Amino acid sequence: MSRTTLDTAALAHDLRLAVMRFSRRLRNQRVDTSVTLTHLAALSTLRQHGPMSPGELAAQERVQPPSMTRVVVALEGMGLVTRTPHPTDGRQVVIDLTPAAQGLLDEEARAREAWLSGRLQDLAPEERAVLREAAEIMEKLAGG
Amino acid sequence: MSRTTLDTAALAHDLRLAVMRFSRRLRNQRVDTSVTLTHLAALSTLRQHGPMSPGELAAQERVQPPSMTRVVVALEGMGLVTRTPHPTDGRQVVIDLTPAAQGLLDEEARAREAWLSGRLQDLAPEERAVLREAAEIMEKLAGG
DNA sequence: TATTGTTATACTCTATAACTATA
DNA sequence: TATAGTTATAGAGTATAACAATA
Repeated sequence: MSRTTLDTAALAHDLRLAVMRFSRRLRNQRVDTSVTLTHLAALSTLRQHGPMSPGELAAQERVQPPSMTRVVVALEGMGLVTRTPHPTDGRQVVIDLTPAAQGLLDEEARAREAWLSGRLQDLAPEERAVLREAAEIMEKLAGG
Repeated sequence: MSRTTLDTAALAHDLRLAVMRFSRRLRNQRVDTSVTLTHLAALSTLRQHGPMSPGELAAQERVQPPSMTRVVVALEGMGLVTRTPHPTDGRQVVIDLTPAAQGLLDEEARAREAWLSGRLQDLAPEERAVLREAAEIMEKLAGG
């Protein structure tokens, strides 16, 4: 086995542990328990990319359609998204944010990410640059 | 709000989404369903740091003690760890890997991380270097 | 009284399989 | 038949609260 292959295996191992621990920390950091991190991620994606079908949303978030159905049902119950029939395709549904969700996202951007933002502020600028690049690479890895 | 603060907030947002999607992808990548990713992470930590108490293991993995109890009970049932009384403190228990676990970890290092290793091999060397640094930074963020 | 670990309980997150409705 | 979405069901993962044993 080549040196590069060995290094890559070690990186895979360390990266996996780091991502698991970091994501646990992020989940547990929640203060407002009404909207979960999964819900918030779906809302963020809707704001970023605009209205879309449940299937598209599931693909964006890398979950299966039934999982997204549950999220959407919960969000609709909280008045954070609307479900409207697709104009031409009767099978499809269009999910969109309500004004309440917009306000919630603005609030979350300040409150909920406060912990992470605070931690990031304590890092060196070069470290933030590394994470900025790493976020893009991880999205790429999650995607393909 | 300063430019740096705005950038940090945006980084917090993007990093959170990237880590969530990436960790979902990692969890779903499992082929061998007998040992879960959570179990594997605990075993990896034991191999890396040696025998320790359930409480220490929970702290390492950033979970609460009852959560680790469940993991340890499952692993013991599979013959992958042993629970022995602490020599001097009757309250404590020492968790250690069995030879079966050592073999499993060796196998997993090849098989289970195959997907991630393969994806990492496809990256540019500079991208791997970024992830190597990012893994350390995320561990630091998860820790404090 | 403080610490370690466990039990009891419940909730979140996610999946697969089966079903319905529309194309 | 194929696609989009949902319902039904189940399992993994994790938490908080209460308890037991030991220091």
